[in-house]
Amino acid sequence: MITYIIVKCENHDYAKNRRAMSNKNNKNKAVRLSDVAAEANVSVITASRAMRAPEMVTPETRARVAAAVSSLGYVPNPAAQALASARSRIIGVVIPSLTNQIFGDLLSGVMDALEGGPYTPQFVNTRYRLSREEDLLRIFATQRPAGMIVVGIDQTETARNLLRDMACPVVQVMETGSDPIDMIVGCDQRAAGREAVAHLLEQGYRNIGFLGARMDPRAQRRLAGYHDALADHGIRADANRVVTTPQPSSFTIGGQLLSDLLARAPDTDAVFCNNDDVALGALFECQRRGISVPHQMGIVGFNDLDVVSSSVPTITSVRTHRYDTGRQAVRMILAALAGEEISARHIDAGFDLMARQSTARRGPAPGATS
Amino acid sequence: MITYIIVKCENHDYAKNRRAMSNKNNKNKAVRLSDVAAEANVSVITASRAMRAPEMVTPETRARVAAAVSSLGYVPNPAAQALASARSRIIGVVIPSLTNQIFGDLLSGVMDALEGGPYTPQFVNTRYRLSREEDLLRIFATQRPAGMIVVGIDQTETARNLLRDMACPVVQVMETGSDPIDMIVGCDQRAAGREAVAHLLEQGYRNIGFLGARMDPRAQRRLAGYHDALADHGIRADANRVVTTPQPSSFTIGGQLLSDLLARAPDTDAVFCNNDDVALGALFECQRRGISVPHQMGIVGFNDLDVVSSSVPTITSVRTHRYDTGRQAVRMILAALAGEEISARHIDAGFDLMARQSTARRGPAPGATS
DNA sequence: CTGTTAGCGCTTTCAT
DNA sequence: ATGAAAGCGCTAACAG
Repeated sequence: MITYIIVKCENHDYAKNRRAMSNKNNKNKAVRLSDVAAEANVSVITASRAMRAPEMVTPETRARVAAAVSSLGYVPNPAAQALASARSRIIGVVIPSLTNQIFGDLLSGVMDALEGGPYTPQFVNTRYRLSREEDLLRIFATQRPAGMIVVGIDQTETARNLLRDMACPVVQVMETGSDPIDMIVGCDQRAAGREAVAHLLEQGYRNIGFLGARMDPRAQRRLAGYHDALADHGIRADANRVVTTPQPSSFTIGGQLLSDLLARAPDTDAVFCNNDDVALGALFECQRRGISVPHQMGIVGFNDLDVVSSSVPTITSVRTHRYDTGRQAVRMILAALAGEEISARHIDAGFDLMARQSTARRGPAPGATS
Repeated sequence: MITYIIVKCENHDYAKNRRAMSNKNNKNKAVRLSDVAAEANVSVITASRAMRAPEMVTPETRARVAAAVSSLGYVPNPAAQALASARSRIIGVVIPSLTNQIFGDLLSGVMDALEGGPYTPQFVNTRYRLSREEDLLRIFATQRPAGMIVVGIDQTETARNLLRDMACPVVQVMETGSDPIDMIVGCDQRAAGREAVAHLLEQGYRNIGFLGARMDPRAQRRLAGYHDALADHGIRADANRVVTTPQPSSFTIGGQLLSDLLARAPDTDAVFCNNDDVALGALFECQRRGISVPHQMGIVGFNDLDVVSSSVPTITSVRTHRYDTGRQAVRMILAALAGEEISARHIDAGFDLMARQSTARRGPAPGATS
């Protein structure tokens, strides 16, 4: 299917270019702190202090250094800084996947909050494997990161120790929990699942199923919330109505899961889906089968991606604040690095049930707008 | 909407922890190359060579060093390596956005291809701003990256010079072009747009519109391809049928764009959409208005996201190989760094028109599976 | 408030 | 094939 067409061939020698550049009148030689110091007529350490701790030098020297910095176009060498101080400016971010939109949202929040500051995020991908998470943390440890952000609370004991040994602020994100490594921001996945299913019960649905792909720890907690809600209403859970797969979630898999569910329990009248991908896939499957949503089948998704508020019908979902969680995690780390008193080490970012047409069995359907 | 609940308050002193650790019997002190050398009874430089250039030392010393490395658990310090060699192990990746799924796919390919090797990707986000791209490249320059991957071919001249001055392999991705900075892998966006619209013409549609959100350079080229195809068939383009917005693309905006188009040109019988988000949004809008797809309206998307092959009807789209492009870009960089002869500096990753139900006006509709 | 002196852990260069 | 010496550019620790 993929075709590679060779259009042009010619080889470069990067090392040669580099050499050529260095020889050419030092033209491309990096400006060092000592150059700035010479220009400003101060010692190297004074120049350094003028930038890192302005209040420790006189305003006059500060200005001279600033002038030298901008006239020479000085930019510090991060490798030298890291080596000398045994601390890098890197904020490590450990996520389980990049192909899921929700992690993109989280990363956007992290990036935006870090923008303009001296710290740089570095993302790694565990692919949902705990052993890989440990390996990645060991690599991060050698970098002496300024801070760490990790998804979830299900790290192995080894991973927790690695994080603690980094002796830097650590924020766990996307969940809440009573025993965080250091700080935590996210939402209570189980409570959110419970509320989603409670909503279906309020709407009069009774034979409620659960569709789950991937079934990572957060999906497991949402499933626990599903059982909580049924128990709250004195409904006995039917194992046939819980259909899961270890495969990654996708729109396509949502349709398959619904088919499986209907084969096992044809009288199912509503489904709580692991996430919006699955929910939309389930909606499409209903359309294919001529099952009317919300009348014959109620559907609730999770995450409130943009797509569920524009589909026909719009899909009820639980909004989670992923972008904001990313920003908040960074703010917590920056505050800790600045030595500020951290008032909130454990933040519940909350969630919001967005009731829409896909569950509006009784009463007038909410409008198409979220 | 968002609630922050303070659950627990207590402050840590990371610096104190760090100090405590260092004092405790050197327990947590990093293993250095000199420790390995001492253990293996060789000089520091020999130990270094045993790892970086095994063929330069006797197999016997190589084995001794290897034993020392694993018994001590040595991991090199990247900051020291970067400082001494004036080269980091960082591969810089400059993308315009993280909230668009297609860049997530690209990053996945990059990450996967880099996995296990000594190089680390570092992602930055320009938010589609050329000035920000320049700033980010200046920051990368101080890191002496091992390689660079940048999206697109529309860098400013300043940005191109910054990239050249890094004297490292540079790969432009997602497009083709005759004047790349160094290497390039991607597809011909204009040709892809042309083929998409040619397909609509073949299916008998004549009043074909274009819906575009964001309108970044790649979207502009796809629009050029739209005009190409119309010209090929001797159809005069109608400016009223080209509806675009600078807003970011989303499912919701797709519906709005279609509404705008129908207000301006009610006799439109098909749309080529900038991307699949817009296409699906347009499909939903058709469903809301009772417009039958593909009979009254043909729809073609772009990128072939998972969702368009499971929707009802399934949506015709142009598959682009984003994950593979990311892998390929990394392979090109690694080959260049290894000093290999690069046979293909310009790779066309191609595209595939995936004809589906949303354009099956004549003949039997293709099945729901892609 | 400012300066001096030592490194950080590795690679480079030049010897042997 | 191996080694000794000299930094890379910055910051920490201590003096003044």
